[in-house]
Amino acid sequence: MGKGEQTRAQIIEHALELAKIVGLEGLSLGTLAESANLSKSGLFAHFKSKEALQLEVLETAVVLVTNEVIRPALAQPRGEARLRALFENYLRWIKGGASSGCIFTALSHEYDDRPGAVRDRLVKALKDLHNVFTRVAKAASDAGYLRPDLDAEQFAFDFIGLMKAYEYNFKLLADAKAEDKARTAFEALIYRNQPQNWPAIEKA
Amino acid sequence: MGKGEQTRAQIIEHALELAKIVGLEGLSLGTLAESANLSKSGLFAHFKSKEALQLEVLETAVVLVTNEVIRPALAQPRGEARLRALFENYLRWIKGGASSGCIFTALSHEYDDRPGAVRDRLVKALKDLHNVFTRVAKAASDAGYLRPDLDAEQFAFDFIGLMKAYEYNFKLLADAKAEDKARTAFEALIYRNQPQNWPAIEKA
Amino acid sequence: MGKGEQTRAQIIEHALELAKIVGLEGLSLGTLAESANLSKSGLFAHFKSKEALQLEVLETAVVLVTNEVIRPALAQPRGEARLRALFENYLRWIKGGASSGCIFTALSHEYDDRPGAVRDRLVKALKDLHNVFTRVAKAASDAGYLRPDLDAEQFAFDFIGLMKAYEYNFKLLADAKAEDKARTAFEALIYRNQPQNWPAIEKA
Amino acid sequence: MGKGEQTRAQIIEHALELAKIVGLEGLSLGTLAESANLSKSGLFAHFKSKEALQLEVLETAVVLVTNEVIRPALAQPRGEARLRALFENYLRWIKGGASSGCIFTALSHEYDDRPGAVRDRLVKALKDLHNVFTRVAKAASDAGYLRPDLDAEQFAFDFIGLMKAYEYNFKLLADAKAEDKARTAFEALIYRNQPQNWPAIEKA
DNA sequence: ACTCGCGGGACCGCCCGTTCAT
DNA sequence: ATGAACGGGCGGTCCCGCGAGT
Repeated sequence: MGKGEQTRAQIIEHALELAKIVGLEGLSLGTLAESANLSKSGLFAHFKSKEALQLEVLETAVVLVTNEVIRPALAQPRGEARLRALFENYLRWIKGGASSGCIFTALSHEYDDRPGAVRDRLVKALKDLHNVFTRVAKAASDAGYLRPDLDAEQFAFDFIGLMKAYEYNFKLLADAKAEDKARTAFEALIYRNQPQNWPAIEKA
Repeated sequence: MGKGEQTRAQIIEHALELAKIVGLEGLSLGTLAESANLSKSGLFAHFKSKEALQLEVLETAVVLVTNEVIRPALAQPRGEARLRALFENYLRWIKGGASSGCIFTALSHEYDDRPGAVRDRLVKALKDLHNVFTRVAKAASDAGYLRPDLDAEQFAFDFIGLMKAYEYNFKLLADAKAEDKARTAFEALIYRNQPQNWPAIEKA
Repeated sequence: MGKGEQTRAQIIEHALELAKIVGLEGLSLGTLAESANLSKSGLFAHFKSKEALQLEVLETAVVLVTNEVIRPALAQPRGEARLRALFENYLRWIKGGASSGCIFTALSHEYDDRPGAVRDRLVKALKDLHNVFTRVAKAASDAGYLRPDLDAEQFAFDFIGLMKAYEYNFKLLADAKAEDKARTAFEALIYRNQPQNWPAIEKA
Repeated sequence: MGKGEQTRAQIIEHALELAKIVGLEGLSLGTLAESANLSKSGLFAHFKSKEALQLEVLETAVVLVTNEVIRPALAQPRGEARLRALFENYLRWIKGGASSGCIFTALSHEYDDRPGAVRDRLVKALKDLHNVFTRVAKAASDAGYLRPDLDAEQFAFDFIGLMKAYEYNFKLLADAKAEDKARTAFEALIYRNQPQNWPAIEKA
């Protein structure tokens, strides 16, 4: 790896951490240059435009979440184990990093009404993630590990919801029991953890 | 209502719509003035600072969500009806407005790492909302309308999660079935809508 | 005196004090309105323009210095007594007021390179003052009370110089002995206070 | 000298001339940029803040007065020659420049009621000047060249007063004889120029 | 007659992303 | 990879007027 690529990588790393706080739009080249100990123009020379930088940051985030969340989960045997790994890895991902939080969540709201290349790339990344969730859930469902009323699509919906609720309760409301609640919610999506004392359900 | 208060209200209304798109931080007095057909200084004269404007916008959002979501729900008889009303109103709230989306969701991520008066006010508002959810859920739970494994706190967690998942799938992923999934997820939180053919659950 | 004239007078009074600090150019209608407990437009209505206000403030200052410095001095018998009174009154004038300092000194430097109506009025006022000094000095000189090498014009020059030096040393350099030095300088302008041991001066 | 330092110096030069007219506070970056044929942002990039610019202008003024007034005077033999050089150089300094006047005088009144870093630096500079005057006067006094009733401190007071009176009469009152009067006043501070026909002074 | 509410246009100091020559 | 410069925009304040209220 040449010197150039190295500084490039460092810049993006800094940018990624900053973006979790101020967003990808809120990034300022001046601030970023300072935090990376470069001149503004020196930094800028690495990218053709700010948008290009934003896209690279996004790309890096995709690589990261793949390496830290998706891949190790896929390394688990399909079915429950893989699903649980996905959940645990994602939880860790949200808590982790210099500043906690999932960038994709942050960007989701920053770009949900802001058309452009960044949004397009983001949507693609999120759909890919969604597909991963769905596929993993499908396998689990086929093996009978999902709550029977849930198809894979619905599971993905619920799963994302609980992750979002977790991040929200954890970061903004500072709820100490956020993780417990997330775990409880997750378990409720899995078959065999249904409360055993649910009453029989009579016909309508 | 004097002329001043009227323009003020219009300004805030515009600001609220704009904030849903660019955030409260991304609001620019110039842009806002243009959208409200006022000069920048004419607009600014109504507020002592940008932060004051932001706080007023937030305050207005609280009033709005109270009037359009909370109050009409509380007008329903406690228990299932009230819970369903809360859900339906909130769904409508998210879809509605000039530009769809829930401002509180947008602001949540804008301010989750940005200390200050705006965040403080926002957190208070969101905790109030959370409390409403919890209390309404408690009443429903006492009346036996909640899924038995859910206490009120957990319900509030799941409920917020599904609303977030809905907004996310609807706005960003443009999933046409987002509302269906939200409904399905909601019904799964209610007791009597459990699928009737769930297998009996044996002891561990 | 009507209500209007009264508030007018109060405004100018406030303006005068403010001008000693920030100058006549540095006066802001907003700040002034605040300090006078009026709305900005309410205040502004009393004057056709900012310049008109400045001129009125200047006019008021002339009246004040006349009443507090000139007139009581002229009430003294001509000659030394009147000269000393001028000196003492002027000294008091410089020290006095809510914020110390002579407005004319402040304005002198604010307008010495700023043509316009204010400067013109200021120059007239200062020339009037100068004339008063000269005339009083002339009478003292005729009566033999001035240092013999000083004609009235030169006295006025020296007198103004010592007053300026006093204000400078007093306010900016915070020299505790400024007043003593001013007194010493003044006495040196008067005949009979010449040091008695000056050597005889031989012809060139 | 790099290109940057060169433009920097030009900027400050322009700023210095402008400040003599409108003060250091009255400097506007826009106006200054125009006068220096730079864009506002291009100019601003050379300084971190307006206050930093003001301080640099002040610093430059100190260097200038040192080079043009103080140093050439100190190059003269101590005693009368040095004193006279100080006087003549200072006189020239006041008359000189694109727009006549001593910046320190202008700033004295601008900042005599305006606390802050600029004032602090100004006071230091003026005290340094004062000390130079005093020391030079002390040497002259020791050699018997001062009027015998004047100690060095009092001389500095009188000297500053006459310079201020000169600038005032010259610039504001447009007195054609201002320089003559200044010279006369200066000579009166020197021993051997005392009028030779002063009467003997009797004991009190 | 006086005071104010409301609004405008220009400008402020400052920072943005970007370019270009070095 | 840098330093110099730029055009444009930021939040904010200026002085100033119109029209309505008392």
